Amino acid sequence: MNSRWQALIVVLGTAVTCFLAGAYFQHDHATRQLQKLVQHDPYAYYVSSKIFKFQFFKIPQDKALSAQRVRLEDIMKYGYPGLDDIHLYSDFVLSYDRRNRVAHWVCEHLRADALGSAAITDRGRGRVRSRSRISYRPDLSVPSNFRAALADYRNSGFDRGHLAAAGNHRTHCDETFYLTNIAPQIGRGFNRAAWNKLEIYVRNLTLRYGSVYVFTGPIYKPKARSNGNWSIEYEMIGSNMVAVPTHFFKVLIVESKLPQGKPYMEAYVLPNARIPDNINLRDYLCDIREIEHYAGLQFFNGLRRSRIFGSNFPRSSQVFQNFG
DNA sequence: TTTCATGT
Repeated sequence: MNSRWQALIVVLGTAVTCFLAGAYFQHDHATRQLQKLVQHDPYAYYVSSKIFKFQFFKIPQDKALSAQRVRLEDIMKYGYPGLDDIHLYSDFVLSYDRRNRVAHWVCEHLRADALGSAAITDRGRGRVRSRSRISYRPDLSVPSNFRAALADYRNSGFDRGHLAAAGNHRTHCDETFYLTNIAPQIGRGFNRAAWNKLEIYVRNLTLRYGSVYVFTGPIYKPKARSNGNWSIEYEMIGSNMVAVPTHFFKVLIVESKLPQGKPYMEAYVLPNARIPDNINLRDYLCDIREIEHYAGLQFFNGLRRSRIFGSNFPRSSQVFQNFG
């Protein structure tokens, strides 16, 4: 009798232990799979916070993965302007436009400590060598029929212009050279002049205020037709037909160092064209609603911007004007 | 600081 009870207790104990162990390992496995999925699937990212709530056991998170998740949440702090074909990189997030073979938008979070001191002038010194070793390359995470190739840009007459600027990223600079982060830009008078000037301005803002969020992307601007309708015309380069945007935008959010300081927001739109050397960047300030209208994006999840941001608001925006 | 052209 006694020994039969003992045997029963041992059997039951073993069964319960095995069950708990099995449940634990299955839960551990499922959680890790979910953490991996979150890296590639924006939907999984959004629902993960709900799923992660149901934690029966305390499971140590994969350190590298959770660091990546923290970084992602940091970069996208002000929301996703769109959710089309999201690609995650170490230091920036990008939404890819398969039809045009150019990104919809790229988002970066720049910090003064990560930027270093080399960014203040437009004269390169020392660091140039590290960049010269990096080569442009197609992004294999895009299906080949939607992918831009090096040959598309060769002899096209256009520069391979960075959206997330190479100069913004010291440690993961190589990732900015994927063609997903590249768009055809007029070289002289734009990419190597006014656009570069804007990028330097953004880096200087970062060095001065410490923390700046940047959204960058293309615009394909419609023109008025004589019959009262509109039409869009833009070039495409190479056999993959990579679209040449008519304009590029940058939306900046400068975070204040003051304890109660509002973040400051401003937006720029520049035509992808030869721009005179002596321009004032302020002339290209733009109402963010125009960018949203033309690019089909929505910034800050549609929140009332005036409530959260101080901003530099142009009285009359240039986007509606025709640039020579 | 942006880039291009040429080759293996």
